[in-house]
Amino acid sequence: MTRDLKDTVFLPRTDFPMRGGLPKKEPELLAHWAAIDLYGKLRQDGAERAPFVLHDGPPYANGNIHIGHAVNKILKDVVIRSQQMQGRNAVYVPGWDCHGLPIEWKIEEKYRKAGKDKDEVPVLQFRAECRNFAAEWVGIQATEFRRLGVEGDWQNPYLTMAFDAESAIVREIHKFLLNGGLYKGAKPVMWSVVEKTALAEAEVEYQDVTSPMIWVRFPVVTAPTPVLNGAAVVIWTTTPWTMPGNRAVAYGEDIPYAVYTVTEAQEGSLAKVGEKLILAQALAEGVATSAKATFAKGADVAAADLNGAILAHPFRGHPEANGGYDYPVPLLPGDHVTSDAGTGFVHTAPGHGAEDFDLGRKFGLEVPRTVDADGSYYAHVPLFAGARVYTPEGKPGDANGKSISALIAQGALLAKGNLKHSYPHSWRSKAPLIFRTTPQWFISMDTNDLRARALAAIDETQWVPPQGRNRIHAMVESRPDWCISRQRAWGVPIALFLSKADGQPLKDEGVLNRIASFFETEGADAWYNRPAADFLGPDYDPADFDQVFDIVDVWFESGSTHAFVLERRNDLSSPADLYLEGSDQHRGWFHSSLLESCGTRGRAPFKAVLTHGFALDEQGRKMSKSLGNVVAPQQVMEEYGADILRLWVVGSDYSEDLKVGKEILKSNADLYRRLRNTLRYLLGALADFTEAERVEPAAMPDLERWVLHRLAEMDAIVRQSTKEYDLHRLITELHNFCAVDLSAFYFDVRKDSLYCDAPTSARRRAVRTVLERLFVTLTAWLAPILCFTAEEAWLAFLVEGDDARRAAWPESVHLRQFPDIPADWRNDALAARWTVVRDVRRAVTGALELKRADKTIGSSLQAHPTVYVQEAHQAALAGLDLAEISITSGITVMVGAAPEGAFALADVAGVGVVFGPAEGEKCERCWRILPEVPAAAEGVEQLCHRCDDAVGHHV
RNA sequence: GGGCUAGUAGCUCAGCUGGUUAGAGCGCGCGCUUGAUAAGCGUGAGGUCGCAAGUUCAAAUCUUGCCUGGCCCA
Repeated sequence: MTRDLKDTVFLPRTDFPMRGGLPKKEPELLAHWAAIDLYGKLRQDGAERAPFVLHDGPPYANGNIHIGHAVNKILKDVVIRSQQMQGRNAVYVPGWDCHGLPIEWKIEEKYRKAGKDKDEVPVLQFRAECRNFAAEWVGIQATEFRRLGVEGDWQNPYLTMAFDAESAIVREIHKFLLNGGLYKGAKPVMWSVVEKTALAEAEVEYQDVTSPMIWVRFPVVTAPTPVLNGAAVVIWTTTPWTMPGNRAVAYGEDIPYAVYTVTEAQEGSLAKVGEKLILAQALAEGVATSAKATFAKGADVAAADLNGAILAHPFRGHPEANGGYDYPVPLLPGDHVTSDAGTGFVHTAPGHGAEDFDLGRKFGLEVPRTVDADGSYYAHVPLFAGARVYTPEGKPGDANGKSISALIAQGALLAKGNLKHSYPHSWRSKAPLIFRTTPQWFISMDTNDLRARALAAIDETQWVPPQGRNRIHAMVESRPDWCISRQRAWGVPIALFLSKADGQPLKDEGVLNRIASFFETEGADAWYNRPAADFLGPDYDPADFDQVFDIVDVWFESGSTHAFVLERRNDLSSPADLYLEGSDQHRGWFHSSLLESCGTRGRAPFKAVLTHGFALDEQGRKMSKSLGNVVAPQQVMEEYGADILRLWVVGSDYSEDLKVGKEILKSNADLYRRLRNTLRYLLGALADFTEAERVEPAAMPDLERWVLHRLAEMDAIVRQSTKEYDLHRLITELHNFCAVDLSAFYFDVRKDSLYCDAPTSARRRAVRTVLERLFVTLTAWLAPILCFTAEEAWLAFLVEGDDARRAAWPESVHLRQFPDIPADWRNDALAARWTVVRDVRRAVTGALELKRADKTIGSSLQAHPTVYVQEAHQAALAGLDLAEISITSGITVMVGAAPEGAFALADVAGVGVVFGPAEGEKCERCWRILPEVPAAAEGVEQLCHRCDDAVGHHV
């Protein structure tokens, strides 16, 4: 051969590498976007378009991001980008939750390590350190989020600790004060006697301790049914000291009870022979054992028989109590009562337990204040004044003993013993805790019909998936009033003044405005920094008021973001189109935002809420350090890159929990390769493509028009799934399209034309026209998901194109829109024909596979099969070259029954294939075996007619 | 214990209001190609549809219970 024919073949040519090298490439793209101010250009681009507002739920600024953050931010980013590319101006303002307990802890820890106590530190200094701590993590997390490819207004995020935010938050609190929703109440909280402070659930740890346990008689005073006459209800408790706080006894509505008579009492028993006790049937025997007695079961007592009964407090009539315990003790139904342990009756002290408190609220019981901050009884408590629950060192005090001896004196004690059980302790001092009543601020669920409004707003919101509606509806329906006060330092104070005269909060708008104004310019520190007179102004005397220093629940703060972010920023508006968070936020941010907004604006701050599940390991278990199954996003970045992580998120069914681990990441990397190589192949095939080469669809072969039809179908799917936030469907369809329709079929078939046809050939021009459309369309569709790879491919497209291309297209794929697909590309009749054609093709490739297996052929170009088809098939094949489509050198199509032994596929009826070898010589250029190719001879180029012609063009 | 929710091939997922041999992609095995080559093509093997009852002529699909997970509460 005189020249190398390979040089005349138009092989794919591109610098877009097969391997992404994402861990290295992605940071380069981030730098590039920063350099061209992509965010600014996006805003400029979308300025005239309809806004799309996705309001960011603020993560907590106190540590590196974990996989859950990554899931959330990636989903948001994909939604934002796809909305932007579908005609909206999708502004994304990231935010952070900056106040709160976990940050306080970190700062306290620092002090403790330095041997200092938190209380020695001036509050303003403490708050300043918290602020610095939060600011530092905001910076770190922002970097980590951006590394995921999340685009947004990172220069101007929102922070709950920003002065304007603190001011807006206090204004929201004031709104509740003015509309009557805010009230001061009392609530039992976990309290450390040692530290003299309330503790949050997260600060509590459980340790085993041995406590006294007692069984106590509550004599029936008023019996709704005669069976109860003369009997006593028995309760069991491990906190005898709470008896002074008793205001009720709870029973279970589904628990069978009975009257028992004591028939026998052993030595030392406190039971009295002949006395009648009411107990749960399932527990009576155990009580008898504990009481060292024998019981005889009497009449059954149903829950209905207990309803309305009134009991006597065991201390009733105590000679030294001055009648302090002579109040009625009602029997009340409680859902929390079980027959697992105890007696089936629960001693209820509303000031000493959460369930007791809730039951008390439900039935209007008094919440007595019995114990002071140091663990001693207030002077007003009969019999117990000055007694200690725990000493200041955290050791048991004398209150339990006093209670037990009073019970014995009253003849109320039925039995006693000791129990080793799990009991709450302070995380720091390790001292045991108590439940203690403290004054707190609440937002009423009933004032201004808040509950009803919130429920109505839930129904006006679109929940994705729809089950979310039920979840939050059930919570709002049954939740108690919202306790918004915390006895803490790092947060926004509930900035109010209480009148010393009547304890009522001052509702003077002038004062409230002054407070908010100072906060606006100086931050909430002003509350600690300035004298009260500055806020009260000339009309009030500071001596007449107490200043409230409780801070507000951080959920109230984040629940107010709609007020200081959506409403205040010019680039956003309220209500938001979408809130998008993990499903735990039904209890959290969705919930607090809903209540806050319904309480102040009467409606939800969102039109739609999308929730996603949690990241679990490959076995579907929660990630934990101890299980060693934690997947860190930073690690995935290093090993695979952000696009793999993004692909994983979008490829999972995120309406449920998402599983992740080594194998799953690996398979996502495989999926990614296919998408990347599709783009790479397109780029290679489009080398030197210019506008002059383009042809109209009408002039294209059927196969090209079929591809355009598929693009039209895909376009409908892409738009629909974007609209429904069904990103999972989107990526699945895109991947299948790339793998099945393009790579395995269209690209494979068209390689011959692309590589070997003359550049001027109508067929090749049509192919390249379609490939260009495919590239342009696929990069747009993939851009929201594979934001780095789509950009990398797009930049290659611009660099490898001509000046006209660079002038015609935006400099970034993210500044594009999803391409408009002409409606007439859709051709269902054509598609139906191609379904038949591909069935016949499958029969052919199936037949060839057998010959390949027995080594008759290697390449399919060595074959020239005969295909027997029905008339319907023939009609579908009309005008098509089945050899070209099947990638054989020739093919013979016969209408009629296939001979005996012909190859057939079970699911392709009426098609039979008989193998035949391709006859002739192999074209040295296109490798087809055709009779027209001249025989090998010295000085002869073995070329088919087409290649001979094409080589002529190739100078 | 309560509310919400899930359990389909090794993996990610389809399977609508019950109806022929349960599908797809990936992975895996085998083969081909060596002009997408750390790529591409073909083909094959993989499923007690979590378990058990029940309703029905018929259930992955409906009902109940149980098991194993998840989130939020208690």
